[in-house]
Amino acid sequence: MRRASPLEVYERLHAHYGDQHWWPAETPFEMMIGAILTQNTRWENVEMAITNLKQANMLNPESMITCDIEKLESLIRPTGFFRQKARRLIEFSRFLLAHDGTSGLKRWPTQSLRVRLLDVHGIGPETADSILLYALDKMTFVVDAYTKRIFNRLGLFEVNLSYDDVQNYFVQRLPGLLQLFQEYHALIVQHAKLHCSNKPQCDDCPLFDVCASAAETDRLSDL
DNA sequence: ACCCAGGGTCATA
DNA sequence: TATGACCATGGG
Repeated sequence: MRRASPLEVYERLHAHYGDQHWWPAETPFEMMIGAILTQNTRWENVEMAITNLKQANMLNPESMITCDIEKLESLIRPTGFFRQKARRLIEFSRFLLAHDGTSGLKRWPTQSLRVRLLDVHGIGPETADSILLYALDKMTFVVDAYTKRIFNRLGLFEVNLSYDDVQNYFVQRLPGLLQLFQEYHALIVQHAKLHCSNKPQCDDCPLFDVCASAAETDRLSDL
């Protein structure tokens, strides 16, 4: 099997799936809330919650910090983990207001802002990077379970790399273009949903000829 | 009746 | 540092 570079993988995915126009949200606040709600949760469930929040006129930080938490919990119930997520939404809304909203956050340098986001309880590296990249247009690479699974199957890095190791792997090998980073993660998710759920190899896969062999796939299958 | 999903935190060794 | 338990709903 031939080894593909991360940039080549990107080119193939983009040629096959086209522009993804991520993140699917109407406003930066909707995007950031969606990043919290989608933690270990299917996007379809998040859409139900977002719809509920919109209907209740709750999709803004002021409403989130003032309404009683049980009301918020009931609206986001379809996303699962609704008790901790309600607390996370409130805490993040407080953080956002304390920093003068989206425009206030944008004034911070990327890395120091990332540290501050990670300091918010319930925001880990993937959620922080998603917010930075898609709501604030900051250069950072988002790593998720799909990213590790796909690139392990491609044989491009080892199984037990940390989040930061995987992130550095891409940052060091890709041109530093914001739009490329935004598109790449979106393409990975799109590809994973269509092709890599439970069938490592199929014929119309854009990565077919650089995919790990069946034997290697078996060896790595518990990802 | 299982299994998992665009994670993160906390307790334990 | 490295595993494991826990959070909880909805769709396959």
